[in-house]
Amino acid sequence: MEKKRFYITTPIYYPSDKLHIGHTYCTVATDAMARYKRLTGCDVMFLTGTDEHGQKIEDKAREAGVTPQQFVDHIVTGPRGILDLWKLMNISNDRFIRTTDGYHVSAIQKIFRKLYDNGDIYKGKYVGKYCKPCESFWTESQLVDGKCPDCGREVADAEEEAYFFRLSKYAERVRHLLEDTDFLEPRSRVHEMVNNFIKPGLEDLCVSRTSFTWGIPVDFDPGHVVYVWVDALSNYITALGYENNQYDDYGKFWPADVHFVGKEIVRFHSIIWPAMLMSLGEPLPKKVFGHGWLLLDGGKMSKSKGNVVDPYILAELFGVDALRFFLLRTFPFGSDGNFSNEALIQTINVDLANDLGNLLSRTVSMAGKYFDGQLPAVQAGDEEKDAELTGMISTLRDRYEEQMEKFAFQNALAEIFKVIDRANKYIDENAPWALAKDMETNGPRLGRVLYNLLEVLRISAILLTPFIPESAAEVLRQVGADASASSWESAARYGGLPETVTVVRGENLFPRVDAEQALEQLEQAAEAARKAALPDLEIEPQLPEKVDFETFSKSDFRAVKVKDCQAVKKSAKLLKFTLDDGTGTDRQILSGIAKWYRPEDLIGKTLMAIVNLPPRKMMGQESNGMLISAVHTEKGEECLHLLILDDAIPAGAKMC
RNA sequence: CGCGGGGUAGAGCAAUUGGUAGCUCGUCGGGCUCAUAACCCGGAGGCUGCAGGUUCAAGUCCUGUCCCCGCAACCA
Repeated sequence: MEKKRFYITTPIYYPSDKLHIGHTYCTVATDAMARYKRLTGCDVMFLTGTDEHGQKIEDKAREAGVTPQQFVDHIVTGPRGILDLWKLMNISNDRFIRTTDGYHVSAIQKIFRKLYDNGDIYKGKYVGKYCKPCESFWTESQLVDGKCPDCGREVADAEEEAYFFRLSKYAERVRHLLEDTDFLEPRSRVHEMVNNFIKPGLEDLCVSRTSFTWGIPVDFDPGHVVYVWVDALSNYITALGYENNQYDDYGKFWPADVHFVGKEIVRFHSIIWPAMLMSLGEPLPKKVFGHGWLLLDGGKMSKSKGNVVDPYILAELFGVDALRFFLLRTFPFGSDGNFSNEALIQTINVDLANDLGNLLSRTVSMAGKYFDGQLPAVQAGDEEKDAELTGMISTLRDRYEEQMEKFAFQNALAEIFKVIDRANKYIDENAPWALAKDMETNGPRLGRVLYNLLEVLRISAILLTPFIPESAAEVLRQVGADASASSWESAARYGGLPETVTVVRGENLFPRVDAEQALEQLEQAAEAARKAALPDLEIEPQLPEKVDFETFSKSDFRAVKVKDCQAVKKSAKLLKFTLDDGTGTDRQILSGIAKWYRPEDLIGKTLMAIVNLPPRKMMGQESNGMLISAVHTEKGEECLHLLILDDAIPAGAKMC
């Protein structure tokens, strides 16, 4: 029989910045679903990627002084970039598409032309507000107090030639799709879409731009680039080989079984994307699932708020599996959830360390202690004591499957942990350590008790594989499950392990996290990250106020030679300079630069000072003037350099 | 009256078509000793934001009202 196929996607992420925990959440969820489907025997295609064009990337690249391509290359393929992150998170995507890939670019041009040829794309005028200094178009609603949101200056009515897609033409068909099918889930998103966008009337969509160049050129009209909708959404089919020769899986995998998307882009996927496909005459994806967001302190996570959570730090501190598990165990996939480090640590300790890890540890350890690691062939069941647990084990896969098919990861995991909880209780009820006191009599019973526990672990581990692949494999290894006892089929029934199974004691699967210590480490890491995010170089802005020449001329700057320099006692900052200022009398100046210079290094140097400042006392000593330094800020740290002059300049020379 | 989501124990969340308000953590008390100071049992703690209504029965349905969050069309 031919394998069932399953095509699942994440959104393609916009690499204008490093990705945060929210992106990781979505990708991990998609990965779990993909792994689950593979486990059940499906032929899976799992696609993720990056959407690399657009104004914002162009701007960011310019700021960074690199080409847009260099900019996105760095974020996508560079160290600790997106590819690295997915590798770290153990993401099992089969394909990775970048919208700058050559095959995608040419496919988009063909798609654009196809839509143009069939009359659904037409040339029109895009009317808006234009800010001349910024060279930017804005819509009425984007304006801040009627002015340009970027620079705050006045804007003027303007129009731009642009291509439009006849979205309006498909309004009724899309409405039907949303309201009368389960195309879009969760259901609550449907109301939002219909009320907000369809009922007011769908307007045609502007699908080209002339205001920036970092995009896919419209091949029959130079100057226009394809705007994001056509470019980005089409990735789901170009990555399969639609209108290109890079791949040849379109017939095999399209239509997609599900697009996982964040709720902020549900609109594009549930309205624009189906309409585009209708126009192309292609089948629609079977489902779009809009998942919720991870909130921080009840609010949205964003760079500008400075409250993004870095998945690298968490994965490195707690382990990839622990992080993956937490994300899918804690939050209902369809709605928002509150992320917190405390919740993460608690979940790791309670579910993974105390319940699962400890169950494995105590079970394997008892098998080692009482049976040298190999259970006896003769075992004694006890219907009354075993029925509840074995019943739960043998029906677990079905309950799990039911939840997984609804993308209810949280509930699927809850089902597994109900059984794990029950198993911990089962140990107490049967008190193996008491049985072990009389092996002659109780050996067979003890053997069966441990066998039942191993079965719980075996089946749980199989079902946990999509969530925590590495750890689940380790559980299976320790309980002595071979390949046939690790399959999806074998998870459907109790008794997959041979009765004389041999267990392998291993390291603790999930060590308990010391909450206090971990929180402190996170705080430090966050601090370091904040610092790294500071600009490389900051300089004081220039003063807008003018100074008249006469006032300036009153300042008497002179070259001075350092005859002696010492640290001022009891002062952390001050250095005391004895200077030759050319008058024949030594001049003493105190300067707060001890942080940057050792006194002995400065002796003999030629510096610049202003000598007609009124004398001032510091730490009980008199300072006559001020040494001139250059100051700037690097990564938030203040830097200072004395102006050190050519030694050929004689002491006392006037600066003018 | 722009749209949508949410207000349930100290905290974080659940509750199929209306049918005894549950779970995790925390807290208090007890048990066990195989295990990762873990595991097991029990107790306390709620007028389900507020006010009305429908019903034998409302967290759930209806009306009003207050508070929080997100979105508000070219923003990827």
